[in-house]
Amino acid sequence: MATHRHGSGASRGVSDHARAASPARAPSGNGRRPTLHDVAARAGVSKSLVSLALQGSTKVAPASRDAILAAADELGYRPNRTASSLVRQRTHTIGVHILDLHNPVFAEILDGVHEAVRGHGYSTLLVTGNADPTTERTEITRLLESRVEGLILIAHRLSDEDLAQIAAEVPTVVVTWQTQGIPGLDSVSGDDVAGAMLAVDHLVGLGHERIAHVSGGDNRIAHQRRTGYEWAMTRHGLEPRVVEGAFTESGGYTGARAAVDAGATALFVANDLAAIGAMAALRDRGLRVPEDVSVVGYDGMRLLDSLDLTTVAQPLADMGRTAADLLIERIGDPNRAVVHSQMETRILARGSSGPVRS
Amino acid sequence: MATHRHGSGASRGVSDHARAASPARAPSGNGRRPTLHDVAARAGVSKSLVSLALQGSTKVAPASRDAILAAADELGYRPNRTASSLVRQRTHTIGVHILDLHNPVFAEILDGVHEAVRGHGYSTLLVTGNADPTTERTEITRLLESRVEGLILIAHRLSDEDLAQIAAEVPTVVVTWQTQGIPGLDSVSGDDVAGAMLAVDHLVGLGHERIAHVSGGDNRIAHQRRTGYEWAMTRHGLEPRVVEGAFTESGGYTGARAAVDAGATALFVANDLAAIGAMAALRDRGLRVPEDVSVVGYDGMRLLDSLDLTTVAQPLADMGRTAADLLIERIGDPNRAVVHSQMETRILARGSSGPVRS
DNA sequence: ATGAAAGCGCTAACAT
DNA sequence: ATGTTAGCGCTTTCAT
Repeated sequence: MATHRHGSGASRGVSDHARAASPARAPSGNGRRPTLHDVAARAGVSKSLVSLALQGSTKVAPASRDAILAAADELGYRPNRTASSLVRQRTHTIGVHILDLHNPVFAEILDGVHEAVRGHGYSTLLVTGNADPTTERTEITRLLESRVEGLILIAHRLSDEDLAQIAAEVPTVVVTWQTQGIPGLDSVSGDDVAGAMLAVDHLVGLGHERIAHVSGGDNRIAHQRRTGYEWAMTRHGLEPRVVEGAFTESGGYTGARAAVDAGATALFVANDLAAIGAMAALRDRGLRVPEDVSVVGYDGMRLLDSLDLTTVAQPLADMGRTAADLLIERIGDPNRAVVHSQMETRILARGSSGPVRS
Repeated sequence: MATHRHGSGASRGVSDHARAASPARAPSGNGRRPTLHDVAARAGVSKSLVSLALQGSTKVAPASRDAILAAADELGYRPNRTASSLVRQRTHTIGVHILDLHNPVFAEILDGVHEAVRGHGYSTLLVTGNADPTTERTEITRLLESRVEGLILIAHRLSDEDLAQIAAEVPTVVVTWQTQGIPGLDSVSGDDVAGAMLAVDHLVGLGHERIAHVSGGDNRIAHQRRTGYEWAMTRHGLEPRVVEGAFTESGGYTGARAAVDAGATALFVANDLAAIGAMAALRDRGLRVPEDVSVVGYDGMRLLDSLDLTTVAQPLADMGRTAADLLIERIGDPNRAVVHSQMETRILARGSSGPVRS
């Protein structure tokens, strides 16, 4: 597995473009941004009328409306959201926390979230904790202080206690795993235990017996996928072989190496990203896929289409959409019963899994 | 190239957990969130003292401080950022627009941005236009209305005019490409022309002559990479062969297929994502890499380590860090000269490129 | 159709 | 060390 470093040598070309003194439609030289007051003064009307006009009210005379719009335009007026949220007591914004921007899976879930959220007239504030619990708490706190009207957590590392506190404070839905027993907290997830069993069934169907599992580390999802694997193996009368890995390429790489060195003919890897790492490990060991070793991933991210990797697929965008819908529902009715939506999971057989070699 | 659809059938399990009436430390039943006023009342002091205490001022008597902190805690007080930004006239927030969350390249740039921005005591507001110009404008407008103190555009689809207007309004830096001649607008980019030439030189060095370029479509970056390719080919006395593609896997897939059908022995693909698609096309055509066809990508995203793809690498996180540093600098001094920082670009030779077959 | 006035939750002089 | 006061920029009654 090649790695590389960049020197940070860079040319810094300084051009002679200083900032223009007063570009078209920019705030007048004084530095302060124009406010409603300024627009009103320039249009020769009152603040309230400007406010009405800008909201497109019909009870504003066409003449004043035009004057106001012109004045606003000339001044480069930009409404101040912080001020208006303050007085309206609404932000029309929902906060989204994403565990890890590097995993394309989350981007696909986010697509669904965005679509639904925008459809309901809300906008989103997106933050990430970079998989670091402290940063995560800080960022979510910031969302709360910004008075988002709801929260979608696309995976997280919060304790149940933190989660309960947050859910008590603002409508919240967790995507990716189910957190039972927390009041008011909805969730959208796949069935990870069942999904893992699908993977094993698929490999057993191809004649494999020495099926190893490269785990996803020490977290709830990883545990569930591991449990499903163990159950399925046992049910087929096979001996589970788990090697420790992680939800990352390097986790898959090391795990896969250990697994094949121990004689596995098939790998069920905890997620797609790790499966890509596993493929790299096999390549570096001189093993062919699927002739020598079969590989199955988990998640169903679109990138895998190109990589021809068999995987346990979840309807990612649908999960995001559902989460957003549930959230909007709960914002409308904070007391409605908790919903745990479980999405359909299926095996997507592709080129990385094949019959066991004889 | 396999594709799939999910049914959106899902079980919706409704549990009986209604939202608890009044969880620990939650706002008192009335629904309104507690304010400074409430905390003050409960602690038996004035609003201002609470404000001071919460900011950790030293001029608050320890006794009152404790009482205030206790009251705030009991009430589940959460400061209201919109209110405080309004009066302070500062948000300590910088807005980041990202072109496409699905391309891991942007996540890597973002890592650098986050690191530097947090190091300077700012936080970020992240939005994406999903590569749609209209959504992009809407989202950036929202950032401006939220009064971010600066803007980082990690690729965008804005016109020069829009860009100029935005840059005149708030300190802005563009990452990924250079936009010359816009007052006050800094940029951080690689040298895409030179980078493309590196790719060609590399392939020529391996003996290739029928080197095709799978383009990235109709945008500035794609044009530059294409130009670099054409220059280099001409310089080597070779005939440029460009097939149209896009900065996506499917763009790479179709482009690569056309290119090899036309007899190319090597492909220089416009970016890494497209290169992954190109690899899929070759696989589907029964061609081996690099024995039959060599492939070179562009960007240097980490995922390529695992995929063993040769690429023209840019120091992505460094670019993000630099952008953030430049932005903070300009926030401090809006009139300092414009900077175009150009980062070092290098070829990373890996397993997807090899000697031409004889 | 338009304006005056009150106030959203907070901070920052300015008193005391 | 603590309280009083005056806004920040906006929306929204309520008059006119």
